Amino acid sequence: MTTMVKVAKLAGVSISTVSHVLNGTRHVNDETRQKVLKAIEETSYRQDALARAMRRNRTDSIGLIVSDGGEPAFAEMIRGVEETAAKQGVTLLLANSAEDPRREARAVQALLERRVDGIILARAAGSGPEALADFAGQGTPLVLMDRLSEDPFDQVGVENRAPVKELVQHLTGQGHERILLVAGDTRVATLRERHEAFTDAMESAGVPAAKQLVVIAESAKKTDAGIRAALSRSTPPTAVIACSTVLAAAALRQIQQRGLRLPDDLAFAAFDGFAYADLFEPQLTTVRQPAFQVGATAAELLAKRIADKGAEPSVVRLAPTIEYRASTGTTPTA
Amino acid sequence: MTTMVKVAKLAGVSISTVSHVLNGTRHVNDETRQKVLKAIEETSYRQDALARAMRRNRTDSIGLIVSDGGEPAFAEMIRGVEETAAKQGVTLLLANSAEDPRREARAVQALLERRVDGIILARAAGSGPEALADFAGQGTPLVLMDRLSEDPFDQVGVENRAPVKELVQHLTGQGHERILLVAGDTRVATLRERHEAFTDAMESAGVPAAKQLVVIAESAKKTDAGIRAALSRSTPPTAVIACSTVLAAAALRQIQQRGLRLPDDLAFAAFDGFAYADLFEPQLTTVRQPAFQVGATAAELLAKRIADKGAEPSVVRLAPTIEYRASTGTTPTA
DNA sequence: CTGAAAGCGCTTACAG
DNA sequence: CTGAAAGCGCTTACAG
Repeated sequence: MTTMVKVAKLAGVSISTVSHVLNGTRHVNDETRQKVLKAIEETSYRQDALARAMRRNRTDSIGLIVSDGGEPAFAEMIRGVEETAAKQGVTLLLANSAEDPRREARAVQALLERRVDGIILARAAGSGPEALADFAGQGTPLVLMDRLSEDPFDQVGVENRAPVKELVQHLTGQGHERILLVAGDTRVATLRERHEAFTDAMESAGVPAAKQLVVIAESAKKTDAGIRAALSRSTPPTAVIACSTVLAAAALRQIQQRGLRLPDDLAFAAFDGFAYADLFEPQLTTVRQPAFQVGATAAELLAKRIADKGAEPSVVRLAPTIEYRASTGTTPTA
Repeated sequence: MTTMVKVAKLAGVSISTVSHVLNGTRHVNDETRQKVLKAIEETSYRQDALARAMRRNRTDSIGLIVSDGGEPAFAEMIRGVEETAAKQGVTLLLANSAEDPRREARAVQALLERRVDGIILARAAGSGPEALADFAGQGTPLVLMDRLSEDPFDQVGVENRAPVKELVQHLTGQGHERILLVAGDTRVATLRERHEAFTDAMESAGVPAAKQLVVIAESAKKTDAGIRAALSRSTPPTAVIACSTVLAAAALRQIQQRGLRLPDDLAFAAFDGFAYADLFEPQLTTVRQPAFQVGATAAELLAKRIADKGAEPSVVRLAPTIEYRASTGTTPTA
């Protein structure tokens, strides 16, 4: 490999000068600069980012840990982070915890060892407060993405309460009283928030908590069982709200198995939705997240934090849009 | 930050010994080791992967450049690479070229500067031979993923010719003669192979190249125009094969706009398909790629190559499976 | 305007 | 079984 020493020799200058030409860190005579650039060209020299990072105490790289790279919403967030990081000239190190707190912890350690300038974390479902311990005080900058918490870190996610409230009002406005919420694993902040908002909104609509229909479960199997039980009640739900793509898929499978039709037998709405869903039947009412934007914002917050570690943490909530389609009956005129 | 010097002082040993305890690179008295481990614990020492990489001339990291992180198939490949790399104790650096050769070239340089141990590359559509120049000879190991070439590198992708042949035979066997192939940008190796196989298979079925219906286009706009033109012929196609998810979506939109119904007005089959498509109508006949496995295999090939730079390059083709559904009429009994 | 030199935090022959 | 020291390829005060 060519190093700065070789370039310096060929150009007849010191390695200091080569370094300063490379980085533009101090003035260099135009003649000298040309010699250096020529030598760089001839030796096809490439800077060693490792050595540079070690001296500068900065790697120009960031880490991203997602909880479920298989979810389309997370795939979009990854794209948002990658694109923004690339624009910043920052390299992205990617890890997937697959909802396993132990894998998450290992990923954090690996990224910290690699001395990334900061980390963006979408926490795994069972991830406890100890996962954030390495970031408290003046440690490595951290941005929480999608799954937010009360901790004093920069955070970016979506508004979860407002869309649930709107959906509930829309459905109760159509006369639905028995609405099933498929909430899934409420250890996940997004799902917890949606569940809480549901409880409140139903209460406001005159359905006390004790009479509300909710499926909360930490595994796919238990979710399926819960949905099955709810659908086979003697007074079954007339509407379903599923709180994620995976939960919507689970609910739709059960609904199809029972031979129920949307929206005649059952109204249906889902968070996140399905890619290219506009091409297929049934057309589902969907709460669409600005997932790419969430990722992009996370990268921007992290860059700001890296530049100024003293600033107050900021929490950004982006607004999803509700796309009303045939699965909840007629489109509201509002 | 705690360094080895601090640990060594606290344990009353040399930094050599600390290093050897950490890496298990030579025998250390049990008593001495315990002292070192205790000091590591007390100082909450964390190894600096940068300094380590610089001395060892190895970063234990690999780079992955995908051409379109938005495609579900690539999202799956990313997961396959990530999971396999994590098992190997290797960190993944991710870049997305978004089908732009210039972004691809920049990503290659950035990864090389970071001295990754190897790179996995799914080339952008317009990426020329110069993109591979840095990897010829005994340069950084390279594995080509999904989009293969004739160059002497390790490669992993899917079998493209056999499924096209099978689909064509299936359709011609049902009496279809005017089959439209939506091939897209045939600068992309996978799409080129599918197109070539189509030409051959149709020829074998008695349709000479001059009479075959094919849409080849480098942009979404031209693709749309081509599909529209094909569907509005006086003798329109009776069947469509779309060579990717994006192309299938483009074709389906045109088909819906014209009010055509599957499979009565038109038989339809697509490569890659749509996530959760089993839940929706119409049910599409799909060539399903083992995308996760492609990614996992790429990471394995790269690890082998890093371990043995002298070995002959190997080319792996994984077999897709064709899932026949209602969009091509009755399921064949074969 | 430029150069000589210290030092980032490790690994690894070399020596005992 | 362990330590002293060189050196990986850079950046950056310091000096002139």
